[in-house]
Amino acid sequence: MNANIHIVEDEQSIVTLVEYNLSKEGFKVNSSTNGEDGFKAIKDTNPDLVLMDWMLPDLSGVEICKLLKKNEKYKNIPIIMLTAKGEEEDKVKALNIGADDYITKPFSFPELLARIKALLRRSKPSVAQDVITFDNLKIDRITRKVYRGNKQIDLGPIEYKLIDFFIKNPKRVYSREQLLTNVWGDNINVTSRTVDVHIRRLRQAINLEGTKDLIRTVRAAGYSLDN
Amino acid sequence: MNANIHIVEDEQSIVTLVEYNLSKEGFKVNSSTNGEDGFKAIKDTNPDLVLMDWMLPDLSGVEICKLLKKNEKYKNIPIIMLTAKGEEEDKVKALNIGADDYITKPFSFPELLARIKALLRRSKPSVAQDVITFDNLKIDRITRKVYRGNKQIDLGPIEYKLIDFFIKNPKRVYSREQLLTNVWGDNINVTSRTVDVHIRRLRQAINLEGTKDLIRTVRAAGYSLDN
DNA sequence: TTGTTTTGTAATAAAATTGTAACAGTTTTG
DNA sequence: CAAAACTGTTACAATTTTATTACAAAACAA
Repeated sequence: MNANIHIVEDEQSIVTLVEYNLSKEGFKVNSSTNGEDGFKAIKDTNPDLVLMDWMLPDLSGVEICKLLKKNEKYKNIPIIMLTAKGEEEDKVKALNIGADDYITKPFSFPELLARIKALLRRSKPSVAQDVITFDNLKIDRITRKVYRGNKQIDLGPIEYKLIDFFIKNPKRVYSREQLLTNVWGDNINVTSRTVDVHIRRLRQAINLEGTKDLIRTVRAAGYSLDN
Repeated sequence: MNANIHIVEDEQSIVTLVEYNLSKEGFKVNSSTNGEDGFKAIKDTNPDLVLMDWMLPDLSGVEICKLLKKNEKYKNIPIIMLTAKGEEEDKVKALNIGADDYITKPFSFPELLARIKALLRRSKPSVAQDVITFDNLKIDRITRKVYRGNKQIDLGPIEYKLIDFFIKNPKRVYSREQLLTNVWGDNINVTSRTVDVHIRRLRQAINLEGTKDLIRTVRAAGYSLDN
């Protein structure tokens, strides 16, 4: 997942929260805190998806949405409207003016993420791939199968999560602690040495006879997916 | 991101929270719980950014801020003031006494992080950048790889930290003691001659056949990254 | 429940890194 | 110039970090 997402929202707390979490998911995020700037920025940066507040200090989200959808060049950018009101009527209105989806505040981040992914899969399959490859390693997130070359590989749950996490940011080095929080989950009670063992298991699984090791050990730092 | 951040804050809960999260982000964090110590520590360690409480038991954050901003040597350290009051008036006051940003408690960590990153990007690009170059030497902090020209170079952990530290302030000369505290860490028990050996190793690694020596020895003073 | 898979840990082996000492070389100083 | 001060280089032992293995506990599926 490496799409560019633009947020137009005047509540700073929401912006930072969403920005932080989306970045962690591998998205490139930019934001504007008012309609004027937002509209300009969207035209400038041509993001893959826009997240926009319904109400904005100046130029409202509704207006921007209409403007964008009217323009041949920008009409294909998917737009998710954020709103405080949860009324069905607004939903209809939002979709009528061309918004592609609609989410009411407060929302949970996983829910937002799911909607973003769904939209991207529809509009930009290339950035929301269900099948990701790195070198000759292939991960199919739909069937949950992993291939090296064209040989299918069996992975345990943790190994799968590991490789799926690594492949989101190939070549990036992650510390054992980062891997623990991102793969095992927060406040889990596991030794950091455990990571070594699972790295070993992953290596054993994906590095077939005569292929190079795709996991790089960076001493005193951690591991990365690299070739 | 590998900036040094100093926190001056008397509420221990905030210190531990922020310290923990910033460390996880890759920052090096030190803290003081009163103004006296904080001021001294800042002058000693020369951090890349300071996070300071508005109110402190003894010497107030406001006072420290004024003192630092008055001093030519420290005036460029960006300061973020933390405060419980959320009044606009205080914001103006904070910025007037030279603080670079202002955040009200309680704050979310992502928000704090965003502000820290923004400030660092502005004031110290060399510590905020993920890929940084000096002459034809390139350090990629994400993949943790170092290149001379386009040849990748293998460095041990200390050599990597050394070059990463040098490149933050190119051409600046650091004494062996400074290098020890900044690269090895505080209260470590190592001879200062050890630095020589690691400098030697670093030189050997980055100065490829036919390239000039990027490490300058300054007699009776220390070493610097220079060309 | 029973059998299978997965998981975490501890123990040990292997590998890489580190610090030191000793000495050689170089520069400065008187 | 000679002595003193400082730096460069090397080899090696100690330490630290990572890899590997085996095994029991836990989770899961039949």
